[in-house]
Amino acid sequence: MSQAAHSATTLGAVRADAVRNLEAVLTTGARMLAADPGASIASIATEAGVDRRTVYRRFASREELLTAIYESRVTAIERAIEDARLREAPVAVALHRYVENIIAVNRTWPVDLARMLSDDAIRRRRDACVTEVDDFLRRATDEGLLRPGLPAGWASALLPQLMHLVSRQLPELSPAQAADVVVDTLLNGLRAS
Amino acid sequence: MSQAAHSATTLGAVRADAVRNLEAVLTTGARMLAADPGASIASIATEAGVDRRTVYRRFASREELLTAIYESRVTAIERAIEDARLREAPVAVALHRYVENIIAVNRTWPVDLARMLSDDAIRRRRDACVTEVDDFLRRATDEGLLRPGLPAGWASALLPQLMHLVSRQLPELSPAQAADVVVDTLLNGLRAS
DNA sequence: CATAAATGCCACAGCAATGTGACAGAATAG
DNA sequence: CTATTCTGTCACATTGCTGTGGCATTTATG
Repeated sequence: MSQAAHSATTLGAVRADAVRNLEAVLTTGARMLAADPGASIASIATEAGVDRRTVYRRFASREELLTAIYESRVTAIERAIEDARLREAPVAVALHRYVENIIAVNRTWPVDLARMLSDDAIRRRRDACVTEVDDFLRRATDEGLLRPGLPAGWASALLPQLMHLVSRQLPELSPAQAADVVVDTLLNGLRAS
Repeated sequence: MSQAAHSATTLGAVRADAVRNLEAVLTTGARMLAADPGASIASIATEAGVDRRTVYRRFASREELLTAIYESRVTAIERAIEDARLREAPVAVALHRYVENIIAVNRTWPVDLARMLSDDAIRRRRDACVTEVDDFLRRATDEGLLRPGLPAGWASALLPQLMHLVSRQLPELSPAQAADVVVDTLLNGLRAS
C-alpha cells in the first residue's frame, strides 16, 4: 500500500526498448501464427529476438498473447473502415480506399480472425466490422456498382478473399497498386476484351 | 517363413467394415484437419467413431495418416484434371468442367496441400497439377478467353481461391451451380450491367 | 458354426510445450 | 552515477499428445 504514496517520478516509466520488444513479439507472432497457427511461444520469441521468458512477463498465457495479436488486427481494421468512410464517400472511392487500407493491415497482421471466436469482445468488434462492410456492399448494389441477384453473401465472402490473396501473392506491389488489381478483378473479372 | 506356403484362402481377406472405417478416418480427418491443422489423432478417431488405437493400427505415425489424407486429395485432383481434358477440350468447356470437378474434390478433401511440402512424392504430384493448370490458363489467354497483361501468377492464384471459397461458402449449391458462380465471377466480375 | 480379422479398452513411456520461480547481469532514465 | 527496470538463463512441475504392448471381445466371412 506504500506504492500509492509514491509520486509519478518515483514510479518507474515504461522503457522504450521494452515497447520495441513488445511490438516485435506482436508482429512476429502475427506473421508466424498466420503461417502456422500452432507455432510455439518459444519459436515466436526466438524469431522476435527475445527470450521465451520475456513473452511470459507481458502475457500471462498463450491465450493472452493471441488475444493481443488479434486485437491489434481488429483495431487496425476498424481504423481502415473509418478512414475509408464507407457510409458517406462515393461507393467507387470508398471501395478502393477500403481495399487499399485492408491490404496494408493484412501485411502487418496477416492472422485470420476466424480463429479467434473464443474472446467475446474481439468477436463482437469483428462482427461490427463485417456488418459495416455488408451494409456498404448493399449500398454499392443499390447505387448500381455491383450486380444484383448474386448468391447470398457471395460479394461479402469474395472481397476479403481477394484482399487476402493479393496481400501475400503480390508482395512487390504497393498497397495502392494491389488495390487496383483487387477492384479491377472484383468488378470486371479476367475476361479478355 | 511358413506364411509363404499359405494359400490365398488361408490368408485372411480384408474385411469390408475395416475398409469403411478406414475411409471414415480419412474423410473425417480431412474435414477436421481443414478446420484445425493441429487436430489430435484422438479427436479425429472419436469423430470418426473408432478408437484411437485403431488409427495407429493402420498408420504407423501421425505423418503417415496425414500423408494418406493429402495423397487422397492429390489423387482426386489428378482425376479431376484428366476428366476435364485441359489440353484438348475447348477452353471454356474445360474450364467449367475442371472447376466443377475440383469443387467436388474440395468438399470431400478440404485440406490445403500447401501444408504438405514435406513429402517429396506428394509435392511433386502437386507441382505437376499446378503446372498443368498453369499451362491451361496460358492457353486460355492465347485463345482470347482471359485478358493478357495481368500480374504474373494472378490468374493461377485466383482460380483455386475462388473454388475453395465457393466450396465452403455456398454448400447448398450443386457442384455444377457452384462452378457457374466461379466461372462467371472469374470472367465477368461482379459489376452491374 | 468355427476361424480369422478387427476392434475396444487399459496401461505406460517419451516428448514437446506451457507456465512459474529465483537470481544475476545488462540497459535505461533521471 | 545510481536506482530502477528489464532481460537472459537455469531449473522445475504440469499437461496433452504421440506411439506401443497386451488382452478380452466383437464381428465378418467361408
